[in-house]
Amino acid sequence: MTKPSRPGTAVREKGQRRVEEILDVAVRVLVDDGYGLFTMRRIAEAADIRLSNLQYYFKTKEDLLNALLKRTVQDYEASLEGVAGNRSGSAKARLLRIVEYLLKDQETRNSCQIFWELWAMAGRDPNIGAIMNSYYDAYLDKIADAIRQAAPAMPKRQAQRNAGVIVALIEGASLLRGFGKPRRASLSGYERSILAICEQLAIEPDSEDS
Amino acid sequence: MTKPSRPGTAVREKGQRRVEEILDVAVRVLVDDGYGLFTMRRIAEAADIRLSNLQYYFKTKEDLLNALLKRTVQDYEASLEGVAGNRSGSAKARLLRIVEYLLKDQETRNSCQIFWELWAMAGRDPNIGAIMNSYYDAYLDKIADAIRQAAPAMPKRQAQRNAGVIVALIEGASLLRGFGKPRRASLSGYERSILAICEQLAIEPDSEDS
DNA sequence: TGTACATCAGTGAACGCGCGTTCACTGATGTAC
DNA sequence: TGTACATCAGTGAACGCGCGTTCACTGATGTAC
Repeated sequence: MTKPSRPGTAVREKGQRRVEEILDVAVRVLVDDGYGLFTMRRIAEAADIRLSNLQYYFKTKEDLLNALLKRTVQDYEASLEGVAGNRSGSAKARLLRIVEYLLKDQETRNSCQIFWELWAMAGRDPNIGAIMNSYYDAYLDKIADAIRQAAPAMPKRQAQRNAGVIVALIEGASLLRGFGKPRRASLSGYERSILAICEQLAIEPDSEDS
Repeated sequence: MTKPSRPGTAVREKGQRRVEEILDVAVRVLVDDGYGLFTMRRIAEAADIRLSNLQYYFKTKEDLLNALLKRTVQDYEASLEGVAGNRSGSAKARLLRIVEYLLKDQETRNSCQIFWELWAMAGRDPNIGAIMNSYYDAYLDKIADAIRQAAPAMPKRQAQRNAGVIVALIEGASLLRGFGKPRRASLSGYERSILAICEQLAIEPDSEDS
């Protein structure tokens, strides 16, 4: 009767590997086929296990989706931390390295599709919305930190606001230059513009402020 | 045998009104329930007509969705044109008015949900992707125009790139401050920061350029 | 080292349901004579 | 002004299908004695 209490929890090593395997496959299904085709049967087939076995690990579709999301967001937070944590170079160079990393990442199919799906889901499902909000909180914090390291004299509030600008700029840029978008001639040199703005947002306080 | 050839085309006035009514309802379903619950039956019920009558106007679900998208995007282009076309005030004030309008608009449930859905769909469906791309082309053009009016000395290329920055910034901002998002204390005064960046992107060429 | 037993991992069949689509049909409305 | 007829607008029933979920079941594996 003590079935896996938390979704996706397996006790033995084999089960744990299976859970990871299922989540890998489920992400691929979500990215390749979209949420409309994100079905238990399709995922089971892609993972080459029987539907009932999939449901042994994830009792409901919702359990699976939540586990997938949590893991995905954690992965992104971790890899962002990995880049932000690299202390080599000047503080300014470090910030630009983070932005470059994020811009590079949004050229991959995986990242774009996953986030576009997540944004849509977050707008409709409060659970997913909460996960995404906490992800963006962490994301904003890391950028604000990087800004304050580059510009120690900047008031915290302004660094936070500037981080908001950078995050919005990067995320929004995925809609114009993300995976699968046309290479717009009008935007040639766009990445350099973005980096210039980011750099500028990480230097000394301007006149205004509270 | 000459059934409505283009989807959503009705010949008589009653039919035309019906088509608009259906599209209104369909948008509401998409916004309220998401694409997962965007079904012919649900839309027919919400429109208080029979499923078969809905299918008289839109033979397939895809026809309905495409018609809905096209109309929605046209509406947004038109209302943007409406704001951008208002020639009162200085060129700089005009640009800021557009940005303020867009920021205000993204506080509404309708706009956010629709665009978040569209972004996800555009990533997966080339048809929808093409519609969205042409929408953003028009959007970018209008912003670039507004920038050049405010800063006539700015090279066209730079104005276009700056427009890209403004559009990305605004669209991305919906993820941090759009409808349903938490009011982040760390982002208080965020809108003013955004406007300041936009204003700055519409003044004279900086050192760099091609 | 062997054995009994609980739990884990995995299976197969069936359920009721909502889906998009097809089709034959009816009544309302405009138009040609 | 009346009438015949084509087309428009709208209906109801049925189809096959894939869906999430339930359930009784089997074999593999670890553990206690």
